[in-house]
Amino acid sequence: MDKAYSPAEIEARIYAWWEASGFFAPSGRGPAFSIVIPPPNVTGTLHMGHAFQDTIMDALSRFHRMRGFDTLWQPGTDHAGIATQMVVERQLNAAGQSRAELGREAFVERVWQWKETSGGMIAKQMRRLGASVDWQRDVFTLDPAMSLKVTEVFVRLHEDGLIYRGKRLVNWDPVLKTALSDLEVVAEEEQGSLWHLRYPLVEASGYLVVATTRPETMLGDAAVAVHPDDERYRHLIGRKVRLPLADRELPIVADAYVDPAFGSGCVKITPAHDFNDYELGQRHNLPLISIMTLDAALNDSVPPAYRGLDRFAAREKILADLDARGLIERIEPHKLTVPRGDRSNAILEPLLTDQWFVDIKPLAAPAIRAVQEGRVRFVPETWTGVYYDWMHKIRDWCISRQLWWGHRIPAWYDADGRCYVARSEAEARRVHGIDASVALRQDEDVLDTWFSSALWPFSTLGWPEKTAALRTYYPTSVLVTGFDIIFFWVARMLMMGLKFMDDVPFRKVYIHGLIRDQDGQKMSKSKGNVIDPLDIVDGISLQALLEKRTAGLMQPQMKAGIERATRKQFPQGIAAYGTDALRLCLARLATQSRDLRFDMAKVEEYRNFCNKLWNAARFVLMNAEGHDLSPAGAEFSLADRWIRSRLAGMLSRIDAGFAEYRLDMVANALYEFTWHEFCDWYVELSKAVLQSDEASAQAKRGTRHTLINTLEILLRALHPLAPFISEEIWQRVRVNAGAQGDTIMRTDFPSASSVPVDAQAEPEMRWVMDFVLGVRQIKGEMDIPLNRKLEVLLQNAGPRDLGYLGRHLHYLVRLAGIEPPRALAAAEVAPICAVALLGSMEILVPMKGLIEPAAELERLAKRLRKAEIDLSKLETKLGNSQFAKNAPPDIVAKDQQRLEELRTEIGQLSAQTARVRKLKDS
RNA sequence: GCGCGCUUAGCUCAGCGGUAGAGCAUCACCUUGACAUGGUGGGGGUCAGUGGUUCGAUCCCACUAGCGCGCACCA
Repeated sequence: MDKAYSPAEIEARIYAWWEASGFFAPSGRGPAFSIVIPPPNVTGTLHMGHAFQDTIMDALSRFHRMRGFDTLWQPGTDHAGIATQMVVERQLNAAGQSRAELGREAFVERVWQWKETSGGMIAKQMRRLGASVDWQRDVFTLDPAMSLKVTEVFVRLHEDGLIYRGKRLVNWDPVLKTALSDLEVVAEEEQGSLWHLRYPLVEASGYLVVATTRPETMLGDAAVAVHPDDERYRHLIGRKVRLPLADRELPIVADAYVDPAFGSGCVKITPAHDFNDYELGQRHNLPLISIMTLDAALNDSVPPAYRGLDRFAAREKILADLDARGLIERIEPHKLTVPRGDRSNAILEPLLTDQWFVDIKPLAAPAIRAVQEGRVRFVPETWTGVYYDWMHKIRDWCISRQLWWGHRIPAWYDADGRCYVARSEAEARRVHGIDASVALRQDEDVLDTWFSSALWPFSTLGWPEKTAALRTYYPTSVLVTGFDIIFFWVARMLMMGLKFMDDVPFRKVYIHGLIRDQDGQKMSKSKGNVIDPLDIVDGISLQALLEKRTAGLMQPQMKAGIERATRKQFPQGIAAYGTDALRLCLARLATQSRDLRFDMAKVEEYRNFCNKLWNAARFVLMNAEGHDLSPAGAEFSLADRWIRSRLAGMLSRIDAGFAEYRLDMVANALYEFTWHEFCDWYVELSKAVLQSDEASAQAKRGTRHTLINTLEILLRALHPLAPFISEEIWQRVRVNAGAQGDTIMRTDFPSASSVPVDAQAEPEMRWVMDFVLGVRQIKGEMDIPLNRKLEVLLQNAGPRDLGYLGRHLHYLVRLAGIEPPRALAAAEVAPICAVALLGSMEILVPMKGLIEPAAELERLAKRLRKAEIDLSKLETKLGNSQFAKNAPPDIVAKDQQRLEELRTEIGQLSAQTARVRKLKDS
């Protein structure tokens, strides 16, 4: 084995072998465990958030596979309607072309080409990240087979009266020229104005003043509303005002919606351009006067002077004209929330258009119940409340999009505009008796991307066919996703799953946090702080990184700043850390926090960990190869028994971590055991046996066996998080360790119960460790090199101490770097010494000019101070009669014992202080 | 406006009703035959604030402050 772990060559080789060997396919044996991947969008490449999520899913999959589950991790990608269409359109624009020039068919063809590119990059990334998905089942949401399923769902929902078409007020994006669902609207608070406008009264003198933030919509006003109890306006209800600039009269209506305290207490009502006004209009039978075109210019319903004006130009002109007529009472600054499209960032316009909707309440009710009844559980549970809140006030879902990239809506129209929903044009003709002479035209619109996503857990498994996969893997075991798409996706999958499968789509929803950069900033192209996971795995030069981060910026003026920040953070580019280091780092981020800060320092930490493990394995193999390693007749030392016991502890922690989806705890348990127990202690302890001429062959065999056996189990426990290094080392140890199988992937995950805790070895080893630590501390604090052998005397050594000393002397000598200690007789006076305490025994290191008495006195004083503080706290606690009465007896006993120990310790430290002082002075 | 989350060492974060933890950073010592991507030791925290429950609160409850995030029709 090489001296340093170099992942690059190993990882590619191993993954290719796994895949070619079919190790990712479900075993077909055992209980089912299944996860469907949240399909990444084919808009580009995977980002750090994907790497994080994939690490979690892969770890869960590998863990369950090893635990004997029939494990399926279903892969796939999403066509991501708007997002992908925008990416390709931007590419076209950069090349001086436009979508309109190309036409629908050619454009869609172009997007398919892009899909191949993006999908290929994504697949490559996932392979490089070690994802054990069943590639045989790879699916794209817009595959023809998937379209059939989407159509099937649409038609069935329509048959059940749960999909309808109608002219409704929707969120309209005038830039993308499509309708959006409520979820795709981001409300941003902006500084605007509140204009107080005068609407002259009809058949009376004077004005009614209305307050509005959107004066340009006044040309679509259908009424003015006041509160029914508002004394100021009560007498005007039922009368009329004249709409300025347009020659129309508007009724004055009363509605409790109006807040008399806001503005003037009079509201202009524009039912075709405001959601509230729409509702109010319905109540009062007001006409819908739509005054805007699809690109948000004024249409022909307005007076000629304003026709064709863009909405913002129209605002200026209308305000100028009103002002000229003296109809602006006043203008006050006003904060308002402006709706913008989440993709385009364009200001949206409520617009009356023909759209398709899902009648959602009947679907929502069972989905709410499923969570209430615990058939689906959110982890962490706190997200349940967020889910309920949204589900209880859910509104009909606008599913039609005026885009080209997506699932065409399975509806056909005849020349008279009659609409036929069917699985195909042929079916429409057959069912409705329309012969070939009648022309039918399919609906131009496509479906919201999330419509097909909602079907993902069953569409990927073969629905509507009753496939074996569907039977076996539905409901899936757990959905792993971010909180940002609980509404978009989780809730909708629940509704559709219950509707079409009559069961929940997943039993658990594990909601993880979102990956941010080292400063807590969201990672985005425009901020220039994104890192391609593969650039951490394989490394990247500064130059290449700079180019990657600044190419194709939407805001080119950001370039200089991005370059500066990048040079500062990565002066040498990024080193190649390997997949396992990245995965371990990501696993450790999987705490319950919402914001997870990604930091290169943490990757480095786990790169070092991999190297540590690699070298520990080198040590083990170096000492195992060519030796008899069989446990039969071997002698197992304290250290051997201890490390196995600690291994059991680690395995318990790992089990608990997986059970709670706390991969950070899994990673920590592995890290701490591997580094701080196996390497720091056990490997060092083993040297005391293996490199000793006095140790018996049986003892050496016991140690060699334990080394290889512990390593082999550790590798299996590590495999879900660090698949590559564990496989690579395992291949080298498996023969020596007597392990079965070709790949670590298909071995059994070690269970905590198979490795017993050794209740005797642990405290005994504790004594050895405390002895070593005591001496090391003296050495450390006195700047004595560790390898400098010291003379050591023991005072007050009891029978237990002497017993341990005799048995474990070889450990102490080696790890503490001492000569064999000599126990002092009861009356024997020690020379001037530094002291470490171990129970009631004193470990004495003669100073002999090595140690300054003054330094030792300082050290003693420090210990004494700490012990005295602890003691006084404990005395207060135990002095409280209520404590003894109410606290559990074991706690009281423990504190009682600790009190005694502290008193002994203080006595010893005081006595030693006096001794050193006296000897120093003499 | 309603709701949720966070506040623990210089930094990033675990933790927990019963003596405060890790990694990084920092300081000192160490080229020891697995590893300098290393070893050993040290320093560093009134666990945001106030009040309550409790024998005992960093942990549970209430309130306050700061930060962050959802949801929301006030024109």
